[in-house]
Amino acid sequence: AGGGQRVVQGGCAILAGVSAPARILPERYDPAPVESKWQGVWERERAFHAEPLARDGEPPVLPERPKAYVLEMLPYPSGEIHIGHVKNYTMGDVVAHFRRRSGAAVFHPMGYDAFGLPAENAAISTGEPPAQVIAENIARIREQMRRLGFSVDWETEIATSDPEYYRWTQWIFLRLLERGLAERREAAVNWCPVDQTVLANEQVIDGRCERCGSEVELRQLTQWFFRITEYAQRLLDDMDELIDWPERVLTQQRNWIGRSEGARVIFRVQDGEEEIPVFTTRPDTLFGATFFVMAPEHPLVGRLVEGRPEEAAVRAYMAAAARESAAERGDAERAKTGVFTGRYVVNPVNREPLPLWVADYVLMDYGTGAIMAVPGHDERDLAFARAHGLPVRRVIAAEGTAPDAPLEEAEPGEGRLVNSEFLDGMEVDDAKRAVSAWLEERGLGEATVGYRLRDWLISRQRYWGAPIPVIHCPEHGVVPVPDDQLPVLLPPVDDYAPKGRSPLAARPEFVETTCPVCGGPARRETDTMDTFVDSSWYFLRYTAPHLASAPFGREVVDYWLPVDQYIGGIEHAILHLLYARFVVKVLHDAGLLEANEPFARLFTQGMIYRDGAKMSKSRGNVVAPDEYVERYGADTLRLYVLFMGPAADDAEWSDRGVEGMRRFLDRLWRLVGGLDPGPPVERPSFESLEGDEVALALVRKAEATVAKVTADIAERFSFHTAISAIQELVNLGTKGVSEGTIETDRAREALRYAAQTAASLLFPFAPHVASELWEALGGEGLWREPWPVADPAFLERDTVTVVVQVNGKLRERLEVPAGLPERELAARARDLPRVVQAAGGREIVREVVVPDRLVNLVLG
RNA sequence: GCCGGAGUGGCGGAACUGGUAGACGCGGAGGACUUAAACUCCUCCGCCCGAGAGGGCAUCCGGGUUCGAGUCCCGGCUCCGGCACCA
Repeated sequence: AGGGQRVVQGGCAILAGVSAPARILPERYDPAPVESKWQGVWERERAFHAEPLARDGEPPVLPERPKAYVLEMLPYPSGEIHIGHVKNYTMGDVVAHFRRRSGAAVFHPMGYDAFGLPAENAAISTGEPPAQVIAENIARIREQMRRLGFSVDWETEIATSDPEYYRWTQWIFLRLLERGLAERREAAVNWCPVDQTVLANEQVIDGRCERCGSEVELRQLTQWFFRITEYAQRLLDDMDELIDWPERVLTQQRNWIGRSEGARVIFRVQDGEEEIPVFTTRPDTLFGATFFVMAPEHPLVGRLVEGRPEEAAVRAYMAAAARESAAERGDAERAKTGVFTGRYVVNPVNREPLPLWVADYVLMDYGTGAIMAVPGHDERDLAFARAHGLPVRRVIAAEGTAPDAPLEEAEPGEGRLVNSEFLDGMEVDDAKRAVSAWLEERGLGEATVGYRLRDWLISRQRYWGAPIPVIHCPEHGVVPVPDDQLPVLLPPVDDYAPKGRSPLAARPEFVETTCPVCGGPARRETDTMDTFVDSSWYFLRYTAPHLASAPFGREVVDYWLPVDQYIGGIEHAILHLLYARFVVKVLHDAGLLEANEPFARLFTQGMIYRDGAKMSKSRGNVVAPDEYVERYGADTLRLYVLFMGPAADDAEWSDRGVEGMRRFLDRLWRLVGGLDPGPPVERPSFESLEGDEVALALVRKAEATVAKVTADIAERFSFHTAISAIQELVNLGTKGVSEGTIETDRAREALRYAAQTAASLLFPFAPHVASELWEALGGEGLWREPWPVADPAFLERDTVTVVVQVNGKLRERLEVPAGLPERELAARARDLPRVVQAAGGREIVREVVVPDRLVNLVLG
C-alpha cells in the first residue's frame, strides 16, 4: 500500500479517483517495523517502570493500589538466552501485563546471576577475564530480551557479580555468622575433581557433579556451612500454610528435607566411659539389637581401638573407606563389609553387651554416625549379620506367627512385640511410645526427629564468586570483616584456572591483611561463596538496586514482598527454591524483613525438546530465538512457545507450529486491515442487537472470549487455551467476512468490536502487533488500557442446545428457549422421531432432566 | 522400596463443578482462485459396518458407583519426576 492512499482519508476521494480504498494498515504484516516502533514507545514513556524503589535519603511513597510482584528466575549470562528462557519470560510477561492492565502496581524486574562456574568456565575457554565475558553476555542477553518486547523494568536491572551487589551478599553472610548460622568446620564433603572445588549436597546428583557430570569424591575438609538444618522443621511447616506451589515441587522439598520421627538412644561402651547415641526410627525393636555399628569416620573409633589387637585392621578399614567415591559409598547393592573392634556397647534396655563393629554402610552425616543393628527387622542389618555370622532375633510377630519363628527376611511393620520384656504384646506404635518414655525416665534417650537435609556447604575454591568476608587472625581466630569495610573486592588475577585451592590465595596483597580486632598480621579467607548464595536474595535487591546504605529498604521491601508470582524451571526445586526460603527466614528472624517466605505462588514450566531430545549444541538441535524473531517476529515466537501445550508440561518444538501461529497473526492483520478508518467503538448493548443474529453472535463470542481469557490467565495459568479462544474469536470474524454475512451496520460495528477485543486480549501475549492493531482501530496506548470485563448479558443464552439421550446414549439435539420448564423439555424430547424409534415401543420408566442441558429417557 | 505426577485421534492437545468426547493448532485429502505455482479461501478427516439413512465401538486395562463416567471409587499395567545403605 502506498502513502498516497492516505489522501483518501483526508476527504479527497474524488481526486484519488477509483484507486484502492482507504487502508488502516499496510497490506502485509511485517513484524520488524511494528516491533521496533512499540519497543521505542514503551522505552520513551517508561511504560513499565514501577515505584516505590528504596533510594538513599528519600523516603518512599507507597501506592494505594494493590501490588503485584511478578518475577521469573534470572538468567546466567554464560551465553545467549535459549528458547526455554523465551517461554519462561513470556509467561511472566503475560502475567505482568495482565496484572498491570487489571489495575495493580506491577513490579517486573530482571537481572543476571553473573557469578559462578558457567561464566568462569566460559572465560577460561576464551581467555578473557570473567568480568569482561559476562559484561558482553549481559549486553547480548539484554538486547535479545528487548527484541522480545518483555515489559521489564530495566531501571532496576542488577548483576550479582557487581561489587554494589555482592557487598550485600557479604553483609548477609555476616548476619548469618552473627546468628551462629554460618560456621566453619571439618566434615566429609563432596569434591568435584574436574571443577576442583567442593560442592553442596544439593549439587550432587546420583553421585555426580551437577555442573560437569564427573564422579564426586568425598574429602575430609574444613569448610564454611550455612546451618540450614536449623530451619528444617520451619521449611517443612511453612510449605503447608504460607505458599501456593506445585505439588511436585513441595514433594521434592519434603523428600529432600526427609523428616523422620524416632528416638535417640544412648549406648554406653563396656569397660569405658564413652557414651554413643544412636538415632532410630524403630525404638520398638530395641530388644532385637544384636550388634552395633559405627561409621568409619566416627570420631570415637580411633580412641576405642587404640592399643588393641584389632587396631591395625580397623585403621586399615577406615583408610579404605576414606578412598571411596560418593557413588560407591552410596551403593546399597554392594556387599556389606566391616570389621569388629573388639569392643562392646551395652543395650540400655536389657544390659546386653553388643559387639561393636565399624562398617561403611553406616554414614557419618546422617543421625549420629552410629546405629543399633536389628537384623531381624532391617534389611541392611540382616545382610550384614549374614555376611559376618551375627545373631538374628525376632521381636515383632505378625498375627499367627510364633515368637520363635525363624526370619527368612527382615520383617518390618505390622504385628505385636515379642521377646521384648515389658513391650511384649504391644502394637508397634504403642511400643515406640512406651520405650521412648521408658528411656526418657531413666535419662537413656528420648523421642526425637531426624532430618535427611544436610547443612549447606557454601565455600568454593574458585575465583569467580563473592569473597567470604572473614579474616583469620592467629590471636583471635575467625574475625568478621567489619561492615564498613565491605565489599571485600574480588582482586584481579592472571590465572583463575581451578587448582584445588582458591586462586585468591595466590595474591599476597589480597591475603595479607591485619586483624580488625588487634591490628596484628592476619590472613584473609580466600574461598568464595557458592553462587546459590547470590541468588538466594536477589529478589530483595531489585527493590533497592542502587541503595548504598543497606541491602534493601525496609518499607519498600515489605511493600513488594513476597513475590506474588514466581516462574522458573523445575530443576531448581531443591536448590535455589530451598535456599531462598531459608535466607528469607533468617532475614525475617533477624528483624530485617516482614516476609517469612519469598515466593507466595510458584509456577514451574516444562522443558522444550526438539527431535525428541533435550536441546544441546552438540546434538545440533538448538532453537536460536534470534533466528525466529528475525523470520517470524517476536510476537509469533512468544505466542508459539505458549501455544505448544500446557505451560507446566514438556513440549516438542515444531517449526510448522510456528508457521501456523504466524498465519494466525496474518489472518488477524488482514481482518483488521480490511476495516474502515474511525474511532474505537463501544460495546453495543444487548438490546440494541436484538434481531441481528450476525452482530449478536460476534459480540457474544467477544464477551465469552473476554471471560475465558481472563480466567485462563488469572486462575489457571492456561495460556494455550487462552490463545485458542482468541483464535476462535478471530476465526468467527474472518468467516463472516469471507462468507459475506456482515451486511448490516450493526454487524459491521460488531465486527469492529470483536476485532478490538481480539487485539486487547492478545496484547499480553503479542504486545507489539496487538498495539499496532489497536492503534489502527483508532485506540491508543493499549498497555495502559483497562483489562476488559465481560458483560454478563451476552454470556447468557436465550436459546440452548439440549442433549437428548435414551438409556444414556445420545440420540438427538434439541434447540429450545433457555429456561424451558422440565416437564415441557421432557415432553418435547419424548416426541422426537429418533427417540421414538430408539425406544422401539418400550416404556419410559424414568426421565432425568437437567434444565438447559440434557434429557435422559430410561427405558424399562 | 517410599513420595508425587501422568496415560484422550496420525501429532501437540481441549473438555474447568459427573451431563454433546476431540475446541484450537499441526498434519492429511479434495476443491476454488491462478497460464502455473506460492499465498489465500472453502469442504472433509477418531475407528469399524453401511450406497445412504443410520448403526456399532471408542479417552491405558479389568471391575464398581450412577439415569449418565475421560472426569468419582477399587484393583492392575505403563511412562515421567524426586528420594533411597538415611538406620
